[in-house]
Amino acid sequence: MNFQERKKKILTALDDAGSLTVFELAEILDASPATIRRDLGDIADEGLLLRTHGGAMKMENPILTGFSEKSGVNNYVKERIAEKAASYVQDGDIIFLDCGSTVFQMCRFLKKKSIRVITNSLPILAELIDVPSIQINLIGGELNKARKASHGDKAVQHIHGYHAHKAFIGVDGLSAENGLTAHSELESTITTAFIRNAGQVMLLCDATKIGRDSYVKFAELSAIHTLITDSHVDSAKITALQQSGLHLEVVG
Amino acid sequence: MNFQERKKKILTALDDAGSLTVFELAEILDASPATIRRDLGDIADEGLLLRTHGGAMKMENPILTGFSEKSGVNNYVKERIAEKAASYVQDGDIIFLDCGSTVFQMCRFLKKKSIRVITNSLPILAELIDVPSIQINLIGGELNKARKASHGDKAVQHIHGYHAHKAFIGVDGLSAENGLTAHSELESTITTAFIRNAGQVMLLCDATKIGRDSYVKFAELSAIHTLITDSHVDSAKITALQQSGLHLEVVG
DNA sequence: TTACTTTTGATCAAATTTAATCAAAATTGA
DNA sequence: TCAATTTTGATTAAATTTGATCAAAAGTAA
Repeated sequence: MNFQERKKKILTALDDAGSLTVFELAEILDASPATIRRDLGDIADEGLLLRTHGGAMKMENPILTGFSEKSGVNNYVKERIAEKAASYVQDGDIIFLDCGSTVFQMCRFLKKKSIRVITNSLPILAELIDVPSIQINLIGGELNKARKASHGDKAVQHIHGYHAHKAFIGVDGLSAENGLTAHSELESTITTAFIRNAGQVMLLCDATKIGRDSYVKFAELSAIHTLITDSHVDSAKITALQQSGLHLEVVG
Repeated sequence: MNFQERKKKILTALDDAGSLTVFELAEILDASPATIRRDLGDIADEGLLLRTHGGAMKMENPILTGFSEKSGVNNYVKERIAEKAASYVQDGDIIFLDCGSTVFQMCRFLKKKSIRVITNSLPILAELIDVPSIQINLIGGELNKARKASHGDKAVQHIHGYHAHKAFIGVDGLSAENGLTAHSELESTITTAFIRNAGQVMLLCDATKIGRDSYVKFAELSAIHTLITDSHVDSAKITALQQSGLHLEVVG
């Protein structure tokens, strides 16, 4: 096994366990402690983990990681939500795809469809560019390097130039009282534009975000046609949401 | 079996297995390890896989991490042209970057500058996205998967929304008689838009394209301020170009 | 603090992998 | 067809990686 493979396994193992000792890693990777130490030193230099005495801890906010490899706690749930969302997509559809991590998970389930995708997400772009049956319309604008997506006025204008059958969006918070909320203005303007120009709006949202409010309030619950979430939601919250006439789809 | 076939099989095999050793690949392709190593080196240069000691791993996000740039005959020349072109860029500049391979080579020489880049080229985007001192404005539009760039009406409209200090463009053909020519309408409309909205237009063009005419005639020579080319051009052609008042910069 | 244990980083030899070279084979173009 | 070019595979020397050893550094407990 070479360094690249070990690096990948070390990061995955750390992501699951939080922290591991050199000897635990040596066992997992079937390598000597000397090798593990060398590896941990190199990976720590890249800023992808925290070196501790005797081992390593995972970095909570790695500077630069795409969505693609994140294998965290909510991943299984996000996948199921994404799979359900993708089942709403039919051949011939024109769809908007937002730049959140749950929406990104839809990619694997979209690869066999013949559709046109309009997106501002670079990871989605990267994931779908090699699929012959999918045409991509890239939303231009200022590049947000952290989110790996474009945003700003030009991006909003671009979206207003199109109409899609369906929009698949994410939010940072959702509640019966405050509707849809986002961390930042820039995100919310993009999402608002998607909502305005789509025939049907599907919101992908794991349970942790339901009942939580974020900073910018940008749309009413009524803007959403279908909310796809997981079964970890309080029944009280579900009732509250359903009373506002929302179509709910619960997976997992 | 030739290189192209092997390349395809290597990438497919890697995509399935994640990572493979040189010897495993040699067995799969029925070729010698020496050949496999040469192939892996070439493919890794294109940015389509990750070379490891003893083998190779698949690249997770080919577009966002690397780039398949024709690493061919003219590469040294293209680099020198690109380096000269980059020397025209100053801190604070806003520049348009076209999607040709010579323009792409400018990236390495731009990384230390503080500038704003407006481009429709995904490889350029990928190359510059991690440079903190460079802000990127991505030109949206229909994605041309082969050229890895956006184009079309929306892209042209986007460009018209900006003015840049300098535009760095490529062409398929250039002659005193026919001016600038391109292979396709789609490319030419983008380049035309760059020319219209830039204070200064720099054309990067190796000797092989000078005196050659392509299909679409889209701009006069007078649209160009500086032509950067290499020393393999006929002196006759040089004279013809200079007589039309073009500022010539010859490298190599 | 001191004594004790653990972890680390450096060094080194063994094993593996690579790049360079060159002749044979295949391909190309006239 | 033949000659020229390119590609391939074998052979090497050079470079890289690995695991073991051991002194120094860091942590722990009294």
